[in-house]
Amino acid sequence: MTIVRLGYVAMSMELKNASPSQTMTFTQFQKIKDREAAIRKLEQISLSNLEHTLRLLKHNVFKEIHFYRLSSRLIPLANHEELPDWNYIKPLSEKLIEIGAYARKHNIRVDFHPDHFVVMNSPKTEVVKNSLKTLRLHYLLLKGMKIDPTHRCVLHVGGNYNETEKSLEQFVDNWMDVPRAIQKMIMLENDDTSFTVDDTLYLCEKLEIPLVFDYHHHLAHHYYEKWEDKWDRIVATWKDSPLPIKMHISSPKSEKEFRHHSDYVDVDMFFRYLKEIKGTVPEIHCMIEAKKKDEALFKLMEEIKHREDVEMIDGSSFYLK
DNA sequence: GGTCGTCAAGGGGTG
DNA sequence: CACCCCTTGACGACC
Repeated sequence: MTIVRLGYVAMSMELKNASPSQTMTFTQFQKIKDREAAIRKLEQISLSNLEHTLRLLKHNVFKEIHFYRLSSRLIPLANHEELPDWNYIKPLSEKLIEIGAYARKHNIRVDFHPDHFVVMNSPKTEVVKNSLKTLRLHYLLLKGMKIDPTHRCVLHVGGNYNETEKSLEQFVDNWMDVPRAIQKMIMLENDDTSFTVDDTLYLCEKLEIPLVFDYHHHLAHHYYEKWEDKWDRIVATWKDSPLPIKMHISSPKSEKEFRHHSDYVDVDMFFRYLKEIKGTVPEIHCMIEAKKKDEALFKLMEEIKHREDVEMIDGSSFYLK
């Protein structure tokens, strides 16, 4: 028997006026003559993003959802090179503590997925430096929430540069210069164009990083690999983690636009996968990456609650019998 | 109140 | 090497 718990990404289709990703571009920032006023505006937006995050967590509790991906755009321009003197954490510290306390109290697993401009295997030192800056932001946010940062931040391997082996070794080289505290925060995910499960496993096993299996990416980019043969090794990358194994689940938009995320998750596709892993792990958390966000989660739960091979636990989790 | 262009980033792909 | 596309949500301008 396996417990399956579902989560969703960043924003809710139900909760109105609650974007955790409001922003200000550098172009807009520069148009404000008074630099101090512009920074205060950034702080206002950030605080609003955090307040919306807290509202989303409360919405999650009401809907019995215990897995949530925080927005990686909580603080606009936090890493901008023109704002090195801005202590963006300080004015937010109270709200961060409140968010962290709420998540802990209600047992909500939170994590991050910075966008694909974080490229840890880039041959360009500037790119790696900026990537580290972004990771540091994520680390400070988690620390500010008083949440253990271990395995809270999922990344792609990075660029392939038409040389898979070389680009994997570049990752290893660059990894050696990453501070230990940041290293421990990272998980790696197989992607849909550059690095297969096999490629990603190579890094995860060598560097002791948990692998987040993305089923949709695998279907889009696997050559002749069968994920089923590697499942035990994927599970093993989580053996020292304080958190249960997690994965990503989404469905192709169409045959033609296979890589794009569909509005909802195809229940048959999901269960073809679950059938294979049943009993291999006591618990698995599945992050739903669908255009319709939490609405996709609710729809999926509606579709599976009548199945004979499941027993419902709450609004977002069930036993797989 | 819809629709379109803009903003940011790095990689990927084309010519 | 030049160029445009990918992706994402927000947001402003426009009718």
